[in-house]
Amino acid sequence: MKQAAPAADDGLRLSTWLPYRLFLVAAQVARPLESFYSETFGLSQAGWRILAVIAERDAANASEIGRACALDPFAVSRGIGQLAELGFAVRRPGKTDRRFAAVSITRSGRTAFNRIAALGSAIEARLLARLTESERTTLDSALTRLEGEGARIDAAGWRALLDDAAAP
Amino acid sequence: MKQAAPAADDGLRLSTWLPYRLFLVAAQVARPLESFYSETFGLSQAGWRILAVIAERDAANASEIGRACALDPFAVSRGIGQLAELGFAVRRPGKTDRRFAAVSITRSGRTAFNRIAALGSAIEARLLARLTESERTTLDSALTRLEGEGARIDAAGWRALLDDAAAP
DNA sequence: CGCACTGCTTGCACTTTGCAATTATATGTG
DNA sequence: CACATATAATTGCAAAGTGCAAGCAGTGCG
Repeated sequence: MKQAAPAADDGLRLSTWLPYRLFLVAAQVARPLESFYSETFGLSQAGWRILAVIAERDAANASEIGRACALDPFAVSRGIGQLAELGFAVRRPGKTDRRFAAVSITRSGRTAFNRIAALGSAIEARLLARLTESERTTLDSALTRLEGEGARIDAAGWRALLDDAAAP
Repeated sequence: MKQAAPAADDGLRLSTWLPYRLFLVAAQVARPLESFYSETFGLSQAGWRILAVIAERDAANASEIGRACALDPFAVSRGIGQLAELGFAVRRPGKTDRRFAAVSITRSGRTAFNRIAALGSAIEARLLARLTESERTTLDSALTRLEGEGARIDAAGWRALLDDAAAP
């Protein structure tokens, strides 16, 4: 009856595991923002992300949008549909090649975006206020590298990751 | 026809907005891990999180588990159900107060946990390898403060956040 | 033209989630 | 002691979200 070794065999503890910590902060601060835009505008998460993309990039096509906010083509299509229904975006056939959509933000879409972005910026400001100037710089540059490595990890898949770990 | 101001009015750009960057890294590295435990053990994300919690805390009750891994009581209950079905956890009524469950990991649950944790640690190691020692220290302490502020932001709700932003 | 290819959308089955109601247990009160 | 009230957890069900096969333009090449 020695089943219960109280500590985890592997050193992994959720509360100190970097990916979980990143996720946790992201999830915590995303929640109020999400309830704001969903209650106020009836927008989904994908809708908000797409809105943010087309706010800065006019006449984007669906795959550009997907790449810019990590959404698969289905989600993008549906998100655009939602934005169009709300009057926040219009889709026209592309100018030269009409297979590509040209999605643009409308005036009321921009108004909505600005209201959401104000809250988003307020949240970010509160987070940044907890950091010193030099911490912000470090975090920025660290995150850039982590994003790059994250993309590689994602692309590699778990089989490759386990193989690498076995034969370092 | 001056609808299209090409840049966002508010300064918020998704790709530089801190919460999105945190989310992005977390999501990228969570994907391979998630496909590993879901393909290999048929475990959901909630199931994995709960497994990680009960791997280090024996005879936990549902609310403790929920607090430890940021899951609402419904998700915890369902996750435990899944783990029980897979033979990775057992639930007994609590020793003193039988309203509380006492959830414990089983031997095969621990085996599964160790296998998943190995991949998790490998992923974390790859991320950390991109950082210098001093960056790791800074990130660790910065994340601790961000977690605290994140909890406050979450608790405050969007109304309070907007009010605060209006009257700083 | 016809055929293959590309970008995008739609329909449909499946899964997850949110919430009301329920069960089981404990505790306080007349 | 019986009763009302409170709490932990679970369950059922409707709504929302997701993944994928198939479909629909539109393009380009032989």
